[in-house]
Amino acid sequence: MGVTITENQPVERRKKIAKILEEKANGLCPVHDFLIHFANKWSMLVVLNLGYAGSPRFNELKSRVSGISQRMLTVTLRSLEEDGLVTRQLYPEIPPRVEYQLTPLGKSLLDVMMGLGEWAAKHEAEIAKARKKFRSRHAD
Amino acid sequence: MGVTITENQPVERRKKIAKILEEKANGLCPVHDFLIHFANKWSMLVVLNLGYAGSPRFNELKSRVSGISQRMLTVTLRSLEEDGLVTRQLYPEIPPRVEYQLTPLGKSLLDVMMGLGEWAAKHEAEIAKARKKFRSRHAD
DNA sequence: CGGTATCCTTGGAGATACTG
DNA sequence: CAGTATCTCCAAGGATACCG
Repeated sequence: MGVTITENQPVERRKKIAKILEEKANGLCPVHDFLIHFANKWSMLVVLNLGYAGSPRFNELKSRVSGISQRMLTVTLRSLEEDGLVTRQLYPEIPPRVEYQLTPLGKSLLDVMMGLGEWAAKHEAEIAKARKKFRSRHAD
Repeated sequence: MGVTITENQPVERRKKIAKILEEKANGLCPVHDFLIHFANKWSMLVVLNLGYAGSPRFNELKSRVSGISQRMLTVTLRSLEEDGLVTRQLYPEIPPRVEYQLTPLGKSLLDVMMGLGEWAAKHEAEIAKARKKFRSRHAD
């Protein structure tokens, strides 16, 4: 009882981080492997918009994800599909209809993405302020 | 009372996502703005390792972040410093000693990063399996 | 030790045109 | 409608050499 819970928190945290950063057989840690496929401009935005829209069609999604090109939406969706995060449902009508949807795995990712998104929304102004300050201090 | 809590969850979720994806004055939503500075190969790994190591020196950090080059560690640290997530403490000794540390803002980001990291660690195998399956189905 | 300064390569991503 | 197919470009990032 000589150690309080608050003093234990950093220890627990370090253990968790250690597990996340532990190298696997391929020489990469889980995060690194994740980033290789996910550190890009559009994946997170597409996941969030799929979470919002439910089962949107291709062009529905395209108009929702502001600024994305047709090509990059295709590429991003294929990548998400490959990772098992998204399903692609084709209805062979004329003209064809295609609906995209998050898998259960994709929805679980959506939850942590929302955590990141909420952090970004909450601290946006603070970061902008820090940047401005940094630049004024390093301006020559 | 006609609507259960579980039926309300998607509604609440949509509200949250809507807020995250809401466009600001600069024409970007918080997530998009965040990604512009953060969707890269190293930032997340550096934040996690700073969370693990506490106040590491430059080369300490370099040896911890497996695979990073000296240049990219410098670039990444400067970017994190600019965003107010990391402090750089120089001790003017000979040879010089420099310690990096997460700011309170950086620590709050660490928490959500850990959420993402734990997700990645937990579902790594499932994703690898999905990829393999996808490739075998699309092999011609 | 903790960086800069260059040079160079690669692939992420945009623009445009075409198609089942 | 929902994509391919190309072409192109630029910047992220790696390699190497030098420096206070």
